[in-house]
Amino acid sequence: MECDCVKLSAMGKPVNTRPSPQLAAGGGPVEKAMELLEVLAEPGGPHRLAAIARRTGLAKPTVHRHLRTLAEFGFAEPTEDGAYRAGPRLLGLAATALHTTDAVRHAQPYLADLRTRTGQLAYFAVRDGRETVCIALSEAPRGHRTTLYPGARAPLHAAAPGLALLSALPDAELDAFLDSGPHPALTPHTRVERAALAETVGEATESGYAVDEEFEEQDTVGVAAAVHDADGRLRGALALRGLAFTLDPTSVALYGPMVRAAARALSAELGARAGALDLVRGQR
Amino acid sequence: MECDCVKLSAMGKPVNTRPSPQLAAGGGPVEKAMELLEVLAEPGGPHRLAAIARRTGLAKPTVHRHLRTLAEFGFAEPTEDGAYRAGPRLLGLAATALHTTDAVRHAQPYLADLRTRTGQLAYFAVRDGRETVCIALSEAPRGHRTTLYPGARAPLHAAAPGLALLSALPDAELDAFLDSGPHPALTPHTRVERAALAETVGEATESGYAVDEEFEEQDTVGVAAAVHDADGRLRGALALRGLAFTLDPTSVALYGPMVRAAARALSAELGARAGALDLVRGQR
DNA sequence: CAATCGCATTCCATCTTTCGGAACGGATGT
DNA sequence: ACATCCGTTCCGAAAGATGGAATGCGATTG
Repeated sequence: MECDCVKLSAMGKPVNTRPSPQLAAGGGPVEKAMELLEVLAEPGGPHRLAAIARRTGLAKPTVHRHLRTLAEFGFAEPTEDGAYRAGPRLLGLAATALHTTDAVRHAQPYLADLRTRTGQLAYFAVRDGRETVCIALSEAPRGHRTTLYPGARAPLHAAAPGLALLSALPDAELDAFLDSGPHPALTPHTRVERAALAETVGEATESGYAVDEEFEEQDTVGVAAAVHDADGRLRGALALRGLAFTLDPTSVALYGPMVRAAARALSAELGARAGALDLVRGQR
Repeated sequence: MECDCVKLSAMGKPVNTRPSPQLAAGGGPVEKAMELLEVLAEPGGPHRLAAIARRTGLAKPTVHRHLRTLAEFGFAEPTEDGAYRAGPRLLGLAATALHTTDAVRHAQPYLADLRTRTGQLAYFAVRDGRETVCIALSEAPRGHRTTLYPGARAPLHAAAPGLALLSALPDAELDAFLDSGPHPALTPHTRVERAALAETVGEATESGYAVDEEFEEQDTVGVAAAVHDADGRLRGALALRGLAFTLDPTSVALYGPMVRAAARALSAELGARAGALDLVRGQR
């Protein structure tokens, strides 16, 4: 979830004789359209216009106009009763994006491998601001019900992938993050204080993999390692997730290095991609 | 106050470039942003600004500004060398959209079932204008290499899912489509003439499933049936796809009814969902 | 080694588009 | 029948979008 505090409205407009002010509403139409898309993709079936208007803080006519535009292009699809759902164009775009993003494509085999070797749910997540988003996962065998689905988000500071990404950050950025705002506790185990968080991240840096000991959800443990490409740019994290009594400390100690190795191999592949491009270019 | 006398500064404004006729310009910024998103999702790794500008027919500064906005929101992600790829927010949105769209969710079990029972690749596609888009698929076993991936598109008139959707259309709409423009031939087998197409669709209407006999790709055969929800609204099509010598006429005759049955069951589920919604809403 | 090309980026004057409050009919539910 | 709530239309005012020209950078070329 995003809060509305993203406005920032760069250039400080001095005197703003604006008769209809307050609620931070808008920047450009593009930003609004993006918010709408995000709402459309959200769970909860088709959304009604008024509901969307409330959720986004936009005026009804504005939402209406944009939805019409989106619908016209197939990004939204109106239902019989005047609600809107994600349209075919958006779904197609979604499918294409997930399939063609190199990180996802290359991660897939590792996910499958990790899953079969550990029996746990394996997934790949990318960073989005102060959270991570799961964008690929390999279901654990036989209804190993964990509450994780594609698109699921978790705070950077309170789950394995986030911690792994933090541990791979330059010191300056890590400090900046640690200093930024309070880090809410999701469970009684969540590390919320700066020192504790820093220590947890530090351990991840040393071992090469991060461990989530019920930080995000009770009885749920995770292991993750960061993935980067040739430029050293962070691309995401490979992670395992399972119930605490299955992913006990012994298993974690066993699987951690496996996840780390997978992340390194994947990183190498992503680095190679640039080379592959050159190859293609040089080839017939 | 300055009189206009000293406006200086090359007043002349030689050619009052009023040309901007309307090449591929288009309309609002939202539409442009959508085009950009689509390009970002496309295969071929990160895209460079100039390339995008060319592909979309937009001016460089325009593309640049929009990409910056998209990047600011995490929908696009700039790479080191000034190119852009799909950003985390877009990927997250994509994952969420695909996972929460009821049609996709409910289709998944049927896809898995169809795949195991037929040994062919099973997929679900939705209509987008004059084409269909594959948005979910169940890989065929052992490297059954078929050229199909999530996001893949096919013309309505030349592939099983499209034909199935056409066969479920009201007569008026079907006629309108058949009359609209030439329907290009993708293989020597493609039905291109109105009469032939109408007949093919007619057969699908009667049997309840459509068959693609190498219309789209040589040596590739498909079987599909339309899926609709409680409102009678078309939601997509379940389909099988395989090599001609595997999906021979006998198999097609055998699998056709299976696909049809799956599509009906899925339709019933989607219908039920709407009913549940109405219940919740206390409607009607 | 210098000239050239292509790219990303910035600037700016013009004006097209957007924005949202208010008002309007049509549903729904009481 | 009344009170809401919703989707939709209208409109003036203002914000943002637009693309040509110009700049600086880097790689490719002669």
